[in-house]
Amino acid sequence: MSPDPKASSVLLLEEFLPYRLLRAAEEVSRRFARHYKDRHGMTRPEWRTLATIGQFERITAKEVGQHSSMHKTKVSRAVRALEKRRWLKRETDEADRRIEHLELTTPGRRAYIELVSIAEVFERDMKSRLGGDAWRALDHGLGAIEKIIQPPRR
Amino acid sequence: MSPDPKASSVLLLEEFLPYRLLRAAEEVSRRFARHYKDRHGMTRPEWRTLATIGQFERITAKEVGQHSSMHKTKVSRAVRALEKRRWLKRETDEADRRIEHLELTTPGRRAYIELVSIAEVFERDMKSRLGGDAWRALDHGLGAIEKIIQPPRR
DNA sequence: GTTTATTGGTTTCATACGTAACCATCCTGT
DNA sequence: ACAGGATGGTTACGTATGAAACCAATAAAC
Repeated sequence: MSPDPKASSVLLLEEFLPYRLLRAAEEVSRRFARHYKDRHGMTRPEWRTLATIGQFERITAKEVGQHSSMHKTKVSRAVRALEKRRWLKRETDEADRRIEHLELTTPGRRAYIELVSIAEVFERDMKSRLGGDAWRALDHGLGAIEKIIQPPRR
Repeated sequence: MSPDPKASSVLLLEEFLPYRLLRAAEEVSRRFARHYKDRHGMTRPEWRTLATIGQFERITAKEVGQHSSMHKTKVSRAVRALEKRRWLKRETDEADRRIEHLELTTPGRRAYIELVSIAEVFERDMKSRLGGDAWRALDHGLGAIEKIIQPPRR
């Protein structure tokens, strides 16, 4: 048998896309995390949950998980943490008492608005550092990945 | 004071780039992980370590960490795990006895080669699903991020 | 109308993680 | 030559994680 021309014997990790993607994502995430962690000591699951409830006004824990790609235990813990801060309230559904509807309280909404503006500043800054060209490329590439993996829930 | 036109009161999480990036990266990583996890029960730090040593032939733990963006405790644990499998051997540097040089053993190299081919298949498949256009866009976008964050170590 | 299965959400448990403390060795200044 | 850093690597410890078991409540099957 002759050697398979497609089989090379080295892999350059720094050029391997799954590695590059995760490394870039984690670093960007880490930088963004500094902002909300500094502000309120929030964790990522907490801020995702806050962002999702803020976006939908009234939503269940399960839907939060679907929308923000989080495991239900993460959501459960984040909801409890936000509740302890009195940033959200739960309301058991009358018709189906397994379901809890989540809503932000007034201080919760205030925190959410602050968070939104932090996120906007961060994103704007990131965009300007990357340049519109790279930004659009990234948007395009990520869109293609999202089409392949299960699409984001609305 | 009139309202700040730049301040909107909602954020669409599914369009927020740090979120999209991390979600895409974690999903791609998770899928790739299935391959090497199925094969040898390897963890991500272990496979990154294996990939890095394989790429450099002979390298120290610190350099592995720099090259593969891993915390030194992760590297330390991964090295121990690979050593237990007898996939790598350590050699204390004669001149500076704090330093350990890491090399793959014969079975380690065999596993590495297998890993490389798994990675190549995965990447090729991913590329074909995304399409060359999106693939190049992603490459471009990630390159720009890498230029901003501390550049990958060689 | 009782089983039986499913579902929303919580808890348990074993594992993975990073910070910080640590150990041994080497380097620096004096 | 020796005190005071650094440095490569490991360990200890508190926290975060997801799989699986679990608990109520509802829905389906019969």
